[in-house]
Amino acid sequence: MGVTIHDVAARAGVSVATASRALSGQRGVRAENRAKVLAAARELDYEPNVVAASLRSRTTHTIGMVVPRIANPFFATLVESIETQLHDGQRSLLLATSHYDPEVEQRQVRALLDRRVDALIMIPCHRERSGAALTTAAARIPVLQLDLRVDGFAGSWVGVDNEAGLWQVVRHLTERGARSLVFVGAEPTDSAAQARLDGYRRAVGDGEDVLLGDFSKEWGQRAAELLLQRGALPDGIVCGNDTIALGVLGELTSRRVRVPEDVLVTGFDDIPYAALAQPALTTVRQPQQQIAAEAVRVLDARLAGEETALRSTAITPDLVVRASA
Amino acid sequence: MGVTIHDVAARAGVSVATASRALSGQRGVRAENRAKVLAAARELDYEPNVVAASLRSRTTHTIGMVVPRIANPFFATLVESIETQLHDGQRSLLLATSHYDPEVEQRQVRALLDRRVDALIMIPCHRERSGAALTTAAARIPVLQLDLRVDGFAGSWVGVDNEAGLWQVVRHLTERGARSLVFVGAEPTDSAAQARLDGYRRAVGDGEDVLLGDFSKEWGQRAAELLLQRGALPDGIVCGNDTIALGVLGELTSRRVRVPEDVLVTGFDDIPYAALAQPALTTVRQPQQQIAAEAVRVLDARLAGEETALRSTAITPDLVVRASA
DNA sequence: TTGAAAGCGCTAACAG
DNA sequence: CTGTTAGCGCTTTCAA
Repeated sequence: MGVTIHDVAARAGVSVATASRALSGQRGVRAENRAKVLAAARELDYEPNVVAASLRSRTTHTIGMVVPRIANPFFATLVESIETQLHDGQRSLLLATSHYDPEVEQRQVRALLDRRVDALIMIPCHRERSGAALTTAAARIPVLQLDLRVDGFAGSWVGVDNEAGLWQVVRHLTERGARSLVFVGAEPTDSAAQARLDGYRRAVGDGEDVLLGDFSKEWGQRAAELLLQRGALPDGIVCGNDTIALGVLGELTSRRVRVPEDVLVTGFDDIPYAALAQPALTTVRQPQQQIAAEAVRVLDARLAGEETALRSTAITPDLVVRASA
Repeated sequence: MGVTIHDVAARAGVSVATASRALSGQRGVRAENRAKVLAAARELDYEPNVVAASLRSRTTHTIGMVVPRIANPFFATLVESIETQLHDGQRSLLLATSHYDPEVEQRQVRALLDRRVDALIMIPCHRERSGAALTTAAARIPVLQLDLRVDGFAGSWVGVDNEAGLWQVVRHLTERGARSLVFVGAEPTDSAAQARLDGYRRAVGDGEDVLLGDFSKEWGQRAAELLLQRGALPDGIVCGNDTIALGVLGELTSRRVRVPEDVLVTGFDDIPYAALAQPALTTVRQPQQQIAAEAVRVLDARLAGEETALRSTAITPDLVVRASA
């Protein structure tokens, strides 16, 4: 049914080999023939069959990506940035979700490998149990961890410099005169939670005050309650992410505690709602575009055969100062 | 390098045809042979080359999807739901972004067609100019419009029943005693804005009060300002989506207008932040799971050859009553 | 610079 | 129920 490269070659009066070379932009084709082939392709409305090309050339120009959830706005932005980067390079994105289930994640990785993706980008869903899937994939194709990393997996990683982010937060609060701080974070069940906790501890030094739950609004609310029960509030509440901070903010507001007058509050991530909150949230912006750009760059280096490119990159984020601190 | 179906067949002592049939689960293979083939495949750690299978069978078990943005939480949820549906059926999702540019959208569609996706799901980015891309695609594979629809394109569509949603909002506000209402919506540059406006107009009847801008928080803020300048506020402000509603809410709060005591405010979509707002937003929940399920069902019917399946479905949403109204 | 020919790994006719 | 065989449409040697 469809027009094949044979039709194009016939119309241009050359062999399929020449047509193939002309169409794929290889050098070593006389300019005149190249023009003839391209003209023939246009006239016939030729649509190359990339499946056939993939079978023969063993490259699909497709990148696989596995994320825990797409609906998480932070991951969504990362996916979008990666897709945009890839599209500029004429590549496509096969997207899969793990739903935070390592078993599902493993199946998804296998499915992507079966589909012969050229490389894999993964936001691992589990700090330990995602290792197997990564190792399987890494044995065949370049693999990159994004945002989160798996303990003991010696592969590339690109993400934000969580520690640097917390340093900035702490410095900012200190400059605004805050003497006593509390960190409301998440149990270190993933590498980001760990790094943020570590960063906070290093930034404030000894005697730090830490409350750990999970990355949810509900935990933020409960943590705020706990702090209120203590009696005197600290000068600043450093939250492990924006969702927690929004919970804290909500609870404080409903208890008539004024932010930033009575207490300063900060978040981390700069999710879209951070700017909409009342008061608008001071937070650390994840440089997603940069993370995506760096991720694709690292992968390209690997695909180009640079074995030395098995490098990890932590991108320094910016502090976004708004009303809450 | 890799293990092929020939290796599996040889090890199982059957022909490649039998091996292929056994592996793809076709009937018409003696149980004993089937077991032998599956055992051989497992022993050899056989990984089928789906690229080769696609080339031969002319089906890739891949669905293409083009959305204006992934970072929009509403679209992200839709993408996630679709991916989950597809994964249950062993299919994969090739995801592309149009960035609201019809030219980009057209290129993305062509790229997906080149990759021989079995079907296309698209949230069109432009009410008119997305038509060309859809028509091109529809000439080759089943195509489905999601959420938004293109004027004059006679293809399937699945989305929410916007009019029904607005009826529910208006009825709820009326039951809460609101007599005077204002609709703060978006200029009908897309089909959803149009349908919501139409729905509102039909629900309130003549003499309706309508302010049109775009689906942004900024427009919500400005609209609230305009309403405040008028003097007396209406009893209820019906917003065209949650983002507008959040803008309205923010502006009212900062002007010391109390919601819901002084005025009722509603949204549409139930984006994640709707529940986090102060006060939490009463809104219409988009039934994204159902939309995704129906979308995949319609596509499957088309892929199964049911020509009658060129149907559109509007799914009735639910009202989520929270604090704001 | 070009062309002929050999597959990539698989599925689908077709014949048994 | 099984095997033989012929491609799917393309890229890539290899030789000219």
